[in-house]
Amino acid sequence: MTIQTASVISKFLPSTHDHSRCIEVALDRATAVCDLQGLRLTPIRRRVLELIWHSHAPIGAYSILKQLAQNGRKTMPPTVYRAIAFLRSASLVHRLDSLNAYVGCGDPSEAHSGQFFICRKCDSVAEIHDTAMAGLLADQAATLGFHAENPHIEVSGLCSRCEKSNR
Amino acid sequence: MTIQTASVISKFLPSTHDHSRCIEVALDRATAVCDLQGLRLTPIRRRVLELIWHSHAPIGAYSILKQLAQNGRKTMPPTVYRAIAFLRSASLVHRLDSLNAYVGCGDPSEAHSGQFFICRKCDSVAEIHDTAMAGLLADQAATLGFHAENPHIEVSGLCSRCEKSNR
DNA sequence: AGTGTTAGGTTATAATATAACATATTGGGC
DNA sequence: GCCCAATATGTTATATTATAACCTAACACT
Repeated sequence: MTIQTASVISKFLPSTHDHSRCIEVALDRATAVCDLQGLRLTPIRRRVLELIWHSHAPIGAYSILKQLAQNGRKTMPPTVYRAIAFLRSASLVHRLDSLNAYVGCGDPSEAHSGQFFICRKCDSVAEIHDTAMAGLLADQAATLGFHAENPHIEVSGLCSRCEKSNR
Repeated sequence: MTIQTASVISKFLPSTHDHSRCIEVALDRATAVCDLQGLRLTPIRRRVLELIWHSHAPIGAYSILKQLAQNGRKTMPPTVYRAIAFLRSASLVHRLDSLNAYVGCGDPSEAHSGQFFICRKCDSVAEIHDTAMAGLLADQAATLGFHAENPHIEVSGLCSRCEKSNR
């Protein structure tokens, strides 16, 4: 038996789920969060967030860029990176260092660093937040005389669907 | 009281420590490991490992490249990246994704993914290996139906020396 | 309306990493 | 010793990711 210390922020969803609903919810939450904190979710930022939420797989900055550019007006890297920086600062988006890519956060209610499970086959990502883990890390940091600020965990592997599908 | 489940692979050392000894030990271990596993620690690979061990702070590939190039013969990126790839595959070196940089591993005896504490001020890195953490991660993965393969943890913060020094 | 602040446009370039193909070196069987 | 296959390195070119620096536009507030 394991004590439940983890809150699941986003899980692996069946391919059949209504993803338009995910996007909708994410954008609504983003609006609410920004409203509450006096942040400006401008059209560009909103659009970038929407593109990041296009799926539960992380997306690269230049992929976002390409899609932005399709809508007529030419767009340059700084535009995308600025939008990403804003979204990250609002915890609406996380960066996955192992992939140089960005993924939407299902719980932007407060600043947090993430624990991510990344399927190496379909690229889907699940995010959790575990206090026990944070505690362990803090303990270990303490034994090293280290003041931990920003624990970031990325675990690659296979989601159940991909593991079943063939290997 | 906390049960000790973590083995410390490398800790934060005082600036006064004899680092030439660290390098020496690392190279000796590397030689032994490669010997044992029938891997070829060629001059280039050995030199790259030595440069990575130049300090306990991670080093970027292009920084390695510059230093290699100083020794007369011109060197190109693939040379460095290949050496790094080899050293990583032998667990002699780890990549820190949050920094795009590489650090020597104090315990290359077997393949492992790492848990790293990175001082954001002096860049020093400590590495540990914690079975409890691995267990927690595995539990969480299980609840998500995820088959975890390669957990990687990077924690930024301040080492005790830097925290004392001014902030 | 005026002004200071924040967001976005634009140009250029930095930093990191790999593809693709050629050559050289090595280790092992004969 | 010689040849072969495998492994390592050289070389050229380019892909990918990210930021610097400076300018203009939009906004929020008085």
